[in-house]
Amino acid sequence: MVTISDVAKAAGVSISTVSYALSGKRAITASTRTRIEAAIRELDYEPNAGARMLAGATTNILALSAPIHADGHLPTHMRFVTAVVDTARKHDYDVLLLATDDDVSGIRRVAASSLVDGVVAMGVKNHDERVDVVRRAALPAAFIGIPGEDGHSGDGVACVDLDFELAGRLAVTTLAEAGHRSIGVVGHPPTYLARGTGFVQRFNLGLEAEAAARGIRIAVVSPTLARGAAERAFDELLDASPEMTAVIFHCNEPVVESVLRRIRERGLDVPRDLSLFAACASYDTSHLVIPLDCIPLPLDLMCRIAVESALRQVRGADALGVELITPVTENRGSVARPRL
Amino acid sequence: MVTISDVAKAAGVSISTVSYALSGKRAITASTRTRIEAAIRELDYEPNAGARMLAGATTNILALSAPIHADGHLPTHMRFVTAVVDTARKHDYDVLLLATDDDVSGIRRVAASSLVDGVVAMGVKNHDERVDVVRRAALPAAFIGIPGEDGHSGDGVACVDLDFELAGRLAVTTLAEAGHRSIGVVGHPPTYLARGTGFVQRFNLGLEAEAAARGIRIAVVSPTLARGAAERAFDELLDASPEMTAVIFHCNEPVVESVLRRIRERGLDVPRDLSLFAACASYDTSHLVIPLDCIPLPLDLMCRIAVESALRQVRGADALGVELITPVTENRGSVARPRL
DNA sequence: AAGGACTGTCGAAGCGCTTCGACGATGCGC
DNA sequence: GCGCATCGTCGAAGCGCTTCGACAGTCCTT
Repeated sequence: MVTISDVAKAAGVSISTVSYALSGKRAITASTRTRIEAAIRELDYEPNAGARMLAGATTNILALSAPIHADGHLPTHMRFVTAVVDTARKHDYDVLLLATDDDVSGIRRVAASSLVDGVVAMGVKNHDERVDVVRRAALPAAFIGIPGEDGHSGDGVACVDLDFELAGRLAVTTLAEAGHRSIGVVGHPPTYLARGTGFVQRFNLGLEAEAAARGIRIAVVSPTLARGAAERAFDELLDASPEMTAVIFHCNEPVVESVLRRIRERGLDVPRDLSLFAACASYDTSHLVIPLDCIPLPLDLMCRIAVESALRQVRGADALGVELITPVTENRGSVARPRL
Repeated sequence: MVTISDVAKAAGVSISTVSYALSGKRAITASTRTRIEAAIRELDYEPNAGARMLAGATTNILALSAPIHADGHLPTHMRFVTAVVDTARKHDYDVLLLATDDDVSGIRRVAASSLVDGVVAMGVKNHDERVDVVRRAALPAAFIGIPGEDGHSGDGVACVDLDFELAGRLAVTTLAEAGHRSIGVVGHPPTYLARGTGFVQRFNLGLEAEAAARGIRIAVVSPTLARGAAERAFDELLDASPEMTAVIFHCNEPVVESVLRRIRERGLDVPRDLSLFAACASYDTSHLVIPLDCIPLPLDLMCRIAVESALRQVRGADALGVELITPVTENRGSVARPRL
């Protein structure tokens, strides 16, 4: 193992000079710096992580708390994980993945042992135990999603999320302005709500508020993930409201795909017979059998903001508070004026 | 922060006694041990990770090199990651996720800085740069997949994989013994092979050898992931060989699903008109539209073996060599004797 | 009863780094 | 040309832990 003193010897300086050259915390003469850098390259020196953690204040590791749920959508989950890792690496941070069932004890453990500088938490629930843990440990933390019963205070921790309430309004507005007066909604499985994922509530809130304000009829179904459940729910939706001219999807890709197939089977033409809109889509809607107008879930942006918020806290800023991302729509031709 | 000396003070012993009580490397009187354990619980002590790394030899962290490919199957990828994390946790190890493009430099970095004790590598290619890196760094490592051009030597590193060659034989054997004489194969996209993923080659090798030995006709298609490509490839397969009575899937779930739908559209009855067999399935074949007989990919077992091999190497064993898992078949009723 | 082999505990060294205070060298104003 | 900042570098302390050697005390063995 090559250590800082090897570098110091090779460059003919003391180890503290090497350390300062590395950290930039004190001025170093250009010529000295050059010699040190040459020695580092020559010897292929990499600072020892343990020593750095022990002596310095930081570990350059971020924990990612990513609990897996039975009803979760694995590809989306993986995209979040990858985006967090990518952003962290850009800031010279590594990511320790906490993905076993017992997430709370994992955070407690890595925090107590000073293994990580901070934590990014995915899969946030209304009543999220992790909030207490990070607050008690005074651990820099950023939540992807908004904890807290009220859905907007953030429970005193830093969090970032798409503005789902606004997204709900925007989805309705988009269809309303195209002339639709009766809209169906295919939502997430009921287990999501039961688990306390706030974004479903917030989306529904915005949806209903906007619909009420505009006097638009809304009917929501929340199919389970069982085979055929989505198609049946969709049939129900349409058959119960023959005047329905548009459907909003607020669900995962597999559900959307099976409903799209059902739409084809029923011989419906999109958008002439039925307008479709994918709200908060974590997937690419342009590759679907029927490309869909959508509000994309800005997954990369969310992860970037979360990681950077956590790192700002590591640097001492109290970057708390809720950051809401304004939803935008993308056009793929699946929304049009209803016939007649 | 509560340190080992706080615990020592509280228990009325020296810090080395606490350390030995914790590690079990020297005998400690029962009464002393009890007092120390009480103090630890009382103070909620957790050893400092940095200090432990620096003083001890190990970090209790494993790197997981999990490069993401554009054509990869995200859910499968995520299942591997989760399985590795779970197994590692069972051995009191944490997992550092290396998932950015430049995987080789990541391994080099964490190894050089002694951040991790070892590495588990997924997404192994025939000519895998990571082999050189871990060998040069003498880093304990386990590959999930078999590196090396020849497909079975393992290139001098520890690796574990399903015995894909045997799986290929087994798939053919299963269908041959049911009386099929002409079999189609829907394989992975051509980009897999181009990338140098050995398991595709090994599977095909076994497949062809067994077919040749039994005088069975084999036709392979490798559809791209483009929409409709799988269905078209399947049509081609069947139309080019009207005598074909069985199809083997060696591909990801979405491909299987679209072919299964095509099968329904064509009005084929499984298994009366066509027998189906899913080889090395990383997904649950019992939940498909048509449940499929299969050889499951023993993903959890593979990850367990890999993690444990890496940890055995950490403990000093030279647990190198190739571990092949014998494939087994599962029956779901999608294979039967061909008509006539 | 004396010697030897264990047992259980302790003190101290040292892991590789960061950072503080010290200090010679240099440049400035007067 | 003197004192005074400023600059660049150094030595040493200390981060919290593991582990080695030392050493009382205990228990056999002879």
